[in-house]
Amino acid sequence: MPTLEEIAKVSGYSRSTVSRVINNDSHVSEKARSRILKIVADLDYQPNVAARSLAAGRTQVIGLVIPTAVSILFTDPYFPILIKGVSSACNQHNHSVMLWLAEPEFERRTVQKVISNGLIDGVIVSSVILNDPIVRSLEASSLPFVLVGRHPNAPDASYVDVDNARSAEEAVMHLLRLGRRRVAAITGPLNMIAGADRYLGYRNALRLRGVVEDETLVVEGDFTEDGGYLAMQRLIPHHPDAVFAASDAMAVGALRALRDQGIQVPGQVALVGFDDVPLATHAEPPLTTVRQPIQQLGYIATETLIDMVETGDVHGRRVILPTQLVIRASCGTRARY
Amino acid sequence: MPTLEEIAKVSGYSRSTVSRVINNDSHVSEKARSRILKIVADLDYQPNVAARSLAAGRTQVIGLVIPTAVSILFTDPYFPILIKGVSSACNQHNHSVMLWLAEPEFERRTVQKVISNGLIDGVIVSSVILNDPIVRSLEASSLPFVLVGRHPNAPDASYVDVDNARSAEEAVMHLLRLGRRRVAAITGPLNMIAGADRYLGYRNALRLRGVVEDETLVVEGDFTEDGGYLAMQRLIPHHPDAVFAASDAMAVGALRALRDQGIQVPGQVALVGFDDVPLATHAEPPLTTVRQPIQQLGYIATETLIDMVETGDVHGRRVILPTQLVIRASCGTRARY
DNA sequence: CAGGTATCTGAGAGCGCTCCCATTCACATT
DNA sequence: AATGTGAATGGGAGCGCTCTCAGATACCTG
Repeated sequence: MPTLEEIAKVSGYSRSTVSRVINNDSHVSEKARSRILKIVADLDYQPNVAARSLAAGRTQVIGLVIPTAVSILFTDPYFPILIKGVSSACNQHNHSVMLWLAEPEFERRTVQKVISNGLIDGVIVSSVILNDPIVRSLEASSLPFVLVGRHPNAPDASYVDVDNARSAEEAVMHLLRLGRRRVAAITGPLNMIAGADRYLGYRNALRLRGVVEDETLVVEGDFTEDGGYLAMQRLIPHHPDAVFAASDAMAVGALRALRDQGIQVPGQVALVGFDDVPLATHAEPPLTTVRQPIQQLGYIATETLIDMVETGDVHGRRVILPTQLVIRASCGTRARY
Repeated sequence: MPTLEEIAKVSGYSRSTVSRVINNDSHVSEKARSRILKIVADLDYQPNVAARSLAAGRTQVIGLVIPTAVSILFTDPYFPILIKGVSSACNQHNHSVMLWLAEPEFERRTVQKVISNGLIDGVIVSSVILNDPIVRSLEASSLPFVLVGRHPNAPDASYVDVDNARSAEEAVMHLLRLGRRRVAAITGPLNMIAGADRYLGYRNALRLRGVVEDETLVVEGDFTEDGGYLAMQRLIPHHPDAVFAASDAMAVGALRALRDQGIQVPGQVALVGFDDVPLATHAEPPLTTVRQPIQQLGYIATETLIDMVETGDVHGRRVILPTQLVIRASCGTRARY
């Protein structure tokens, strides 16, 4: 593995000049640049990231943290897709990703490591729990970071998100417009902002249509399929005629619970999910759901972070991406009873 | 962020002694060790990985590469689970993971970067295509690596795998023993060793039972659900009474195709998958499948790699983990026509 | 053609750590 | 008391790079 020094020796230029070429500094003659670039290509030279990191304080590496409780959900297709978005942006911008799935027993150490190992230029944190200490630690550190999903307790933090409340409201509104009266909700964990916001949207829709909220029609889920199944089992005795599930995984679980009870979807109960992961298309019946651009969320979070690092401009940035209600069979067209 | 130097100053010991404590070197007095450890804890000191890397040539970081064609399958639950295993082993051993999803257009650069950025101690490569140049590049480099899934063209490489051929054979054997005669196969990509081996197992089972292979009953899939759907559509005209799908995702796709045609499972067609991802349990009917310990595969690959790095003993190691045929409803009990 | 200016280049320090080697010290041995 | 031994410690070099600063060269201007 050649070093800068060797490239310098072979090219006849100094280490400094070679370094300038590598880093695309403009103060280099065309002659030197092309000569050095050729040698770099010939010898397959790759700068040593560790050395660069030490000397310059930048590494072209970003961290992606998926905290504690959430890593349990890792079989939810949401995360692979998010990761893909992050990775894709990194490839595009010639960066690399370090991935941390924080397991509870290593959490404190993980956070410390992420922040102060000197290896990463910044970090993306996804799906934090509302009172998760990681955000405070991050704020206290000087490491640039971007959240995927807003965080009300961190008003200055940068984030990329969708308008969860508005999207949920729209979905529930759709059920109400179709004539459903007893619309239940299987919420996400209410200590996650996405869970809380989607629940808020559900309530807003009811209020807008003058429907009084019935507490027996709201069950907190955990975003997983099994959680959706259990939640639906608890809802069935209260005879909802529609269900808004705050994730597709939970909607599919609910679907299973309904089928097990011989309840027809959408005939007796209309169902709407959230996310539009591939699962939703393949469900039987296909799921009406709110499409959120998960991969793009990851991509844009990454680009935002890289820009923050490069410009040094770390002020809070917010990006809200649009969602779309995708209407398939599971919500039916008109109530039938 | 405190440095070694600062810990040294505060503790009254030298940089060297502090370094020894940090690295668990035995030549340190108990007094020095405890005193220094206390200060380290108080100041929340974390060694700078970049500096350590430069000085020692080790980083406690490993790479995880999911190559080209495969990253398309990233919604397959296989990869998240594998990643979780890798990440978990890393947490346990105080390492970190760098993740590369090689996208076609960045492939060459990615491989170069992985090998020579000096940032990682070793790399785990999953699901390589048979003629993928990455393995040759890795062999030519001095970077320790472990494959998840054996690679016949790299006889000296270390790998962790299951016995795909034997497991597939067992699954198909089960179908034959239940009296099925026209057992079809939806294979994985045959340029991936797992795809080829499982197909081999299918053929072995037929041969052992004296069944002549019928080419019209074999369709190559791509491990995805949609691929399984399409493959099944092509098989239906040839009237199989059983199907061995080389992945659960494909099995679920096949199930959907069968349902769309009104064909009963397992009544008319018995179905067996491979992997035992959560999907399999939730399918309707639940899928009989070969359970492979995906998370453990990742975990053990990681431990193997870390051991190779630490001991410097890079000779080829092979670990074969056991599988288990999990019998659920989709294979039926006796053929009914 | 002297002086100024812009452009390109090289030398040197130093990022935070590890590792080799030399030194010190306590203790056992003669 | 002199010597040997081993363990504990400190000093210094250097890993490969970037960045500041100063020097060299070329070019312009009056």
